[in-house]
Amino acid sequence: MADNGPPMTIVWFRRDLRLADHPALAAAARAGPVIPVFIWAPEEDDGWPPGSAARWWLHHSLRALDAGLRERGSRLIVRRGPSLEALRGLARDTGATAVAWSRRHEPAARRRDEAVARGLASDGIAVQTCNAARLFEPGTILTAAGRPFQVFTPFWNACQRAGDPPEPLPAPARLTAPGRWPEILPVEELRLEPQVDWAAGLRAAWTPGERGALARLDKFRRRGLAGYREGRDRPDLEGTSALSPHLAWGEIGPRQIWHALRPAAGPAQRATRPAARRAAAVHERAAFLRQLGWREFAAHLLHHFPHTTEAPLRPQFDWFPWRSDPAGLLAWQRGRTGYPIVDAAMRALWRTGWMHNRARMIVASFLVKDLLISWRDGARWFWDTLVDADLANNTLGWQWAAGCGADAAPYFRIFNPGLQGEKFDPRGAYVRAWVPESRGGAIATRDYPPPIVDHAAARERALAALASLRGRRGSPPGGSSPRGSSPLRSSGKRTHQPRRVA
DNA sequence: TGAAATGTTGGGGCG
DNA sequence: ACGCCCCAACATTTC
Repeated sequence: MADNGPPMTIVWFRRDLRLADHPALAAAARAGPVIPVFIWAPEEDDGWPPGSAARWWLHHSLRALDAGLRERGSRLIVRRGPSLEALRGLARDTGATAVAWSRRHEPAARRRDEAVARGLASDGIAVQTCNAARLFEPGTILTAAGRPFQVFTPFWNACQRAGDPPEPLPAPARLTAPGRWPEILPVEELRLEPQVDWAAGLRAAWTPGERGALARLDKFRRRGLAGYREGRDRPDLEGTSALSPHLAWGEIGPRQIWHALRPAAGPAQRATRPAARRAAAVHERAAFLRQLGWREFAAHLLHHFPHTTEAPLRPQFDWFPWRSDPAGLLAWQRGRTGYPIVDAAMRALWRTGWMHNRARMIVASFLVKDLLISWRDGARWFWDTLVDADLANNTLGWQWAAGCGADAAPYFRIFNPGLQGEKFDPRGAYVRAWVPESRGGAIATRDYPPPIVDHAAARERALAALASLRGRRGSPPGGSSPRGSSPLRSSGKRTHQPRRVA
């Protein structure tokens, strides 16, 4: 492979499906010809392969990435795993002498990437990896004592003391193609799209791809940011950026968002905007960036505590008396609990692949506290149905809601679905949009079920379950489920019904 | 990034 | 006029 031309680099795309702010791509493009590749290897995600909704998104995002590459004189090679074999084969076929990628931070992906890097190095292939997915490299933000933060606010303060993340890189204007393109698998052959077309609601709601991501950011800057602190808790309004699926697939990076929201603005704007409005804008921006902070926090926590995808961070919760209640779980999944705000949110998720953050807290509290069904069942359902499914965020969110994770709500903080609805959907517009048959109050109609549990009684039951944990520590009774090993993984079974028949 | 129960206070109705 | 009581409003505590 010692030829004299400029080095040809394989750029291995994974969850960084963009051309801008992509350090590995930028470096490869500067050096010489680029071979962009995506490798489908869901079995390497160790029990957390992309779910149904995520696969739909991925299909369209890969097509968008290919289109973007073609505009720059290149294209996307698609292959199947195992990843190391695919990369070796591609290097052999093309004469590429280097492979570059953006690091993934999930435990299984990290182990896989390290093995791939070792394998390639033993072939004499140069490997370069970059951080494109998070503002700060997971593992680098630590307390004065050198330990990981377990509470959000001090973590975020430490991030801000760490200084601005680097400015985002522009997309390469042009990519040099290899002399000859190797064999390319059509994206359709990965069969990422559902066989039975349930994705109409997803199509109506989303535009996967980098262009869609940038359009969404631009719209949010112009129309969403000003009222963010007010609107962010209102599922009945479009008060959030809805960038989460684009972030999950890396169609936009957090550094791009961070810098797009900096107060930089032109001198004209600075001169004309009254000081008070400017000060308000600073707070809106900080409130929004704080949400990016939670995303950082999640990745950093998963880095330090990789077992938390399967086990509670706070070990006394190994004893928590979760109920087995398949009928309750199904009612929750299908949006038929008899609590309108819960059902609205679950139906919105099913239909659009997305749920408002406030609604996520409400439905999570309901599953975990009113139904006493394990957060792991909730996490699995979200994993299959969310277009923005992200292992770190999902793990943090569910453990937070269950009270068994970092910076967790004390267990006794139990949401009252009725009050939450009054506060955050005050006109009932969200409920009407998704549960038209519920007719306001808690009165069951012919088509709408009565509440599957009485909230007041369920609350007492949950508090009693909490009381049973007092003074506990260590591993669960019976010792059948050692921390860090996953029954799901070993049996290959899922804890819930598959989303739809394929 | 709760909610409910319990405690405190102060204004006003009324004997 | 005065004090008692009621209770809304707010604060604190508890789960």
